[in-house]
Amino acid sequence: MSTKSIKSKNDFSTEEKIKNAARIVFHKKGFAATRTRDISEESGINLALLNYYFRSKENLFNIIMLESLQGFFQSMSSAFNDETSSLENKIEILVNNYIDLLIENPDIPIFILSELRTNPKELISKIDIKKVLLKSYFFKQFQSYVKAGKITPIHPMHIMMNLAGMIVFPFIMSPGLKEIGGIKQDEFNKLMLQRKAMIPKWIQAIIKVK
Amino acid sequence: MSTKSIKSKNDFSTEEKIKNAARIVFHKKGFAATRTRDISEESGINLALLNYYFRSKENLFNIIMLESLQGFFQSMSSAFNDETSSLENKIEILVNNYIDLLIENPDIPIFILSELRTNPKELISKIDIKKVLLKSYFFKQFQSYVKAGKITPIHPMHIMMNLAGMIVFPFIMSPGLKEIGGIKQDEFNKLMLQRKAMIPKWIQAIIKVK
DNA sequence: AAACAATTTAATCATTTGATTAAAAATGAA
DNA sequence: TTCATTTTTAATCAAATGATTAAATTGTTT
Repeated sequence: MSTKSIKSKNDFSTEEKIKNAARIVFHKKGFAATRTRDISEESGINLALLNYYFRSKENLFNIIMLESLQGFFQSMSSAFNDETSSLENKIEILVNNYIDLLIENPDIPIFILSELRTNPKELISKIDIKKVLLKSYFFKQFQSYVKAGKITPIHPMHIMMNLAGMIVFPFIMSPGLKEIGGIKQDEFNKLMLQRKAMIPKWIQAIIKVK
Repeated sequence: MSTKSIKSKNDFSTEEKIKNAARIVFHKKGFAATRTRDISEESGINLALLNYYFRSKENLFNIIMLESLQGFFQSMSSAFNDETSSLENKIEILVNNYIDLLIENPDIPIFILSELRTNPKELISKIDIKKVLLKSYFFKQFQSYVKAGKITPIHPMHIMMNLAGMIVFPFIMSPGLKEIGGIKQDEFNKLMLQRKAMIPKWIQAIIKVK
């Protein structure tokens, strides 16, 4: 009891230092390519401390991954499950939230997706994505718009893919864009800010295509 | 001289076996997560043969990566640099080619993109992407369409991102879709075939948005 | 068949890497 | 201060992994 409280006084600093370093390195290189020594160097702490605080590389990774998943999907969940907003409004909010999030954390998508390829089951089990996506109010609303003849009847997954593709994909290909097109970071961000306004309009145009 | 010809008689089979196995494993797990032993098991050959034929894991990886890059970008290059086709036509051809390619090789995008994040410079230098993309006839044609007032004046990179996002991103998130939505492989492919027809229309709608 | 070259195998190395341990240092309580 | 607990360090371990070597096998040429 007193152990815990005493521990946390100074632990917090070191534990957080390790986690922050782990987040940076894992996000940049993925699980397999990061060595525990990379994390210890990045954080400036002794290698043994990593195991002292987190027991194992894998355990530390799982913590970082869980936080990353939550951070990434909570925006989606809140935007998709708001029952007071229109479909158009949900999309605007989603696009806005995500582009802001991704400008701050551009490495999250490729991090999640490349780990997803290795162990999809374990990753998916960490978060209740069905609730976020398939059972979301967004999906129900989409179906009712279709029935009302407001939008073209297609599988709502197409819209999800288009939204995700238009929002997320640029960040995934950005290392390439910078290298190829000589696009600088601020130039890239400027394009992304343009997209905040444009993607909702594009989606509106798409769902009216016959 | 005779060495070479004699060698290649039986080498071909083994060398190809190793390369094919390497392609499968590298595409699935990436460079850092694949062990040379994985490749030897996948191919059924002795571990030492990998080094006998390819000198090192890294060298073998570079060969696979180069072929993957070429396979991936040659479709784009040929579609984009055809001076006889209209912009609309180029997009149709591109979408068709790529969705077919990706249904056959769904792991290529995440493979390329996740390696791209680690060493963008080395990867980009392997292929002259500027010629394929920025200096392509597609880009010039796009600009002339803008000048003629046929389409809304935006940075052509937005169209590139939308195209890439709508075509490629679904394949990157497909492990997740299958796990979450219970979408089976053939169901997924069916959706992708639908997209072959729809993406060109969607892009047309997008470039007319004001 | 004999000789030579190419291919394959089994055993082993050397390095990397995740993890542990024992001791030292720092911190807080009495 | 003194003692106990927590935190940190340096050294080391054990397993994994990329690579090599020497010997065995197979195939080709004469």
